[in-house]
Amino acid sequence: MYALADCNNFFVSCERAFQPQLEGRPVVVLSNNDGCVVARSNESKAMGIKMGTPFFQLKSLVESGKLVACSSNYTLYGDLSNRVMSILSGVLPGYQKYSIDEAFFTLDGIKPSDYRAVCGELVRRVRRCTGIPVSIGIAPTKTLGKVANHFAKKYPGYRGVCIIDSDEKREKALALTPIDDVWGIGWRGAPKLMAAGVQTALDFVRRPEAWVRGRMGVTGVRTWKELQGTPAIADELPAPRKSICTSRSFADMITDKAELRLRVSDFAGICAQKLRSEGSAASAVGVFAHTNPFRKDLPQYYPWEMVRLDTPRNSTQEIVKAALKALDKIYREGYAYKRAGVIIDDIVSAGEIQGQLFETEDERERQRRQDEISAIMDKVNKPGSNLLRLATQRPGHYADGIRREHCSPQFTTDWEDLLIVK
DNA sequence: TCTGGGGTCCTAGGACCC
DNA sequence: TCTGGGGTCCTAGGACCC
Repeated sequence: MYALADCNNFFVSCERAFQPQLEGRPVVVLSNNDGCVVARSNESKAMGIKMGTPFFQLKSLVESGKLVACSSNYTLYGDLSNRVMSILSGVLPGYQKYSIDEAFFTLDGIKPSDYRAVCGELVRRVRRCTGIPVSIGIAPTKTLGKVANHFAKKYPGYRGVCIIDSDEKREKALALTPIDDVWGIGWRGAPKLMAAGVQTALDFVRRPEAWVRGRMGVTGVRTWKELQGTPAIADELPAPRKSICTSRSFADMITDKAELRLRVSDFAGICAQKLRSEGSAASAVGVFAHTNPFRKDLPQYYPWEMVRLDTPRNSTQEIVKAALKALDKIYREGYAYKRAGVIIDDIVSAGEIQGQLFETEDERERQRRQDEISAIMDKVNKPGSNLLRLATQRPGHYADGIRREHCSPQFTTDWEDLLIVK
């Protein structure tokens, strides 16, 4: 059996954990630059506010006091996520992190008759120790775990834990689950299914396998099997990522090349840091830039360029240098850029790097020193800060240049920055 | 005026091989 | 009338997730 633990309205709950006056009020959390809604409390969902709503459409609600809006504070959310996951994985075996706010576990070694008591106690402990409400769904497959989790959240009577452990419960739950709520059925697939008479998850599992395969391919069949109770989604060991991307929209559009170089240097620096943190290196560094697609009155340009390195590298210097080279190739005067990003590809484990065939002694020495400098940067820099940086990067906090007019303090991590400054 | 960011997997089609 | 057959690898784009 699987257990899926999922934090309720996670970003909103993080804000509430340190601002209890927000409890019971309609709250939304906004994307970077206070652009659109990325998390909602139950109260704001009940008001009909949709995911992705542009913030400017909600400003009057905020000004009249009917809604509270928080800028996103990813440093805080990341830290609380670690605390929640550490409590859960201290008790449940088979931890598989799925996203910042959810994780799958297995229940190996726990007696089925104890599932409810063990998980119920965990829900209470996470709430007590972190302030974050969490729900746990228990079922024989991951997709059914998602279904069970929905019920655990929706009905207070479950007290945060819902178990699907018989065919009778499974069919009852599937009959109450609209097809567009099923994990793996997206916004494009659901309307097609509904047009074919499939309204609920139960309608879906009652269709023959060949019917599903013809319309939805192998991924559709996986979901179909999982809903029957047959596991079709493998347990994954945490594999090194295949690509790494750091990108942001800018608070204001950028036309100046020097300014764009600073931002791209920052993004490349963050990518290099992520690479090193998982012991990887990469030989392809890509850069993209976008104009603002909503400004139909301005000329549009969406260039993209990839630069290849002779050998996989992970030093900040090499990655930044490659990114700036790619930027040089795509930059054009006369456009107002709203967003840019750096994508790292062809990632390998740093231990497996083969030296270049005709590499000179000087070149090897230069690389060794760069790696040493990067290692020192990693020791000094805390997440979200770049106290030690290249001259091509900007000073200050990672969030500078991002509009955050409603941001909470770094309740749990500010002291680390203070220690560094001292 | 104002619209996020970071991933994975699958598939179709092209390039290339013999 | 009419244009091999079979295979691999790579890439771009679509779809999905949070």
